[in-house]
Amino acid sequence: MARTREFDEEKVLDAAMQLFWEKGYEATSLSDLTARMGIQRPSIYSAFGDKKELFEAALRKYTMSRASDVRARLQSHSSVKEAFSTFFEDVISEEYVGDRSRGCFCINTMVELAPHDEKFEILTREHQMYLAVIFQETIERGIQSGELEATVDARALSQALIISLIGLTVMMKSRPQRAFVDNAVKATLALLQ
Amino acid sequence: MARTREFDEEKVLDAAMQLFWEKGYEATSLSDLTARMGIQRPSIYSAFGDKKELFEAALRKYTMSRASDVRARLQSHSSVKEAFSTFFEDVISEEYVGDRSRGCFCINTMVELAPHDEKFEILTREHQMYLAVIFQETIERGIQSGELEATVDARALSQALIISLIGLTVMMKSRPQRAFVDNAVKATLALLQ
DNA sequence: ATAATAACATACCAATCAGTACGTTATAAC
DNA sequence: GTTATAACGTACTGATTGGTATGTTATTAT
Repeated sequence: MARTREFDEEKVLDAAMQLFWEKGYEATSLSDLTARMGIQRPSIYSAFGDKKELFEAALRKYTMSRASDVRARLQSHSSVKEAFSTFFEDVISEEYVGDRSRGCFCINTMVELAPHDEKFEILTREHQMYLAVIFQETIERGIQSGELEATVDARALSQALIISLIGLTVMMKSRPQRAFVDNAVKATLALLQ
Repeated sequence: MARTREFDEEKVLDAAMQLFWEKGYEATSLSDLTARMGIQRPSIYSAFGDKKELFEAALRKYTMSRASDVRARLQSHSSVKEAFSTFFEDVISEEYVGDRSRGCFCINTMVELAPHDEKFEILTREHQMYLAVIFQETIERGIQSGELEATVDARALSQALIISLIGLTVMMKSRPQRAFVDNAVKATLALLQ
């Protein structure tokens, strides 16, 4: 017995996600948000709570979509070496298109908020753990198929690759020469031998 | 023929550095700065310029001190493998002391400002390049001494280790289980064989 | 049709932001 | 000692911050 919501919650949350992803938490104002989301200030508060709750909702939306994207990318190659190689190369080339890098929303949050807010410390850690599991399953698939030696430590290797992925993603923000990151990725993926 | 400055520029700049390092650029207010630096607002502006110029001065101070610290750490072991192993383990253990992680001021800046300000894109990139050179020289020392095989690509390897160092430093902000990062470092340093 | 209710837009709030005008004080050159 | 000058503390600026009070409008249940 009341008026119906005029905006699509998923759509405006997606707009908020894009903005927080680009600018971070502190640098994004409520005015920025209302402009980008296309709704008024009280609508944000009634639908999502305060700024930090909105940020959290945006981050959760991001990590879920990101995890399934990573899984899909790694499953799209029968060769595990090729899967990782393509995956890392895509991280590089995607940052060179356009004039500004967005990087990874979760990594940005790890740097900006995790050290000062336990909620985001946990949220970002769990996302990285989840990605590590996806990496590990992929490596184990390579062992099973015989592409990788049975002696490789799938867990430790997946953890090392997650660390490298984070480092690569952050490094891209300074727009290094392509040779630098190409070499680095090639050298790192030698761990798969 | 005028009054002498009452504060030590290096000392108050160091205080500003600590604060920006902890909280980042946006989250640090001028009031925070005057409180921590122990001087009044106009003194900051006359000595360092506006907030962004002060931040830049603080970052430059950090990167210089950091580079010589990294060099010293790597030179303090005759074994190159041991030098890198100790170096990476120290990054881990230093983040577990105290209840909050500071990480690396330059990496924080790469994430917060480099994508939106070319000056910091360049400044942070050049610092990473400089560290990569230090890594490379260390690896070459290991080749010369016979500790590392002459076939290793010192440049590519140093670049891979820089990426891992960045990733490790960022990952520590989410306070992962020690086994995760220990394993990851151990697996990565296998690249030195 | 009417009443109840929630989404809506406007306009506001106190607090804080980065930055500065200004009057006072201390020091160095003479 | 006098004067010129720069550092100092105080107090202010307009703009913007996150958040909300309030009156209006639309929709649903009755």
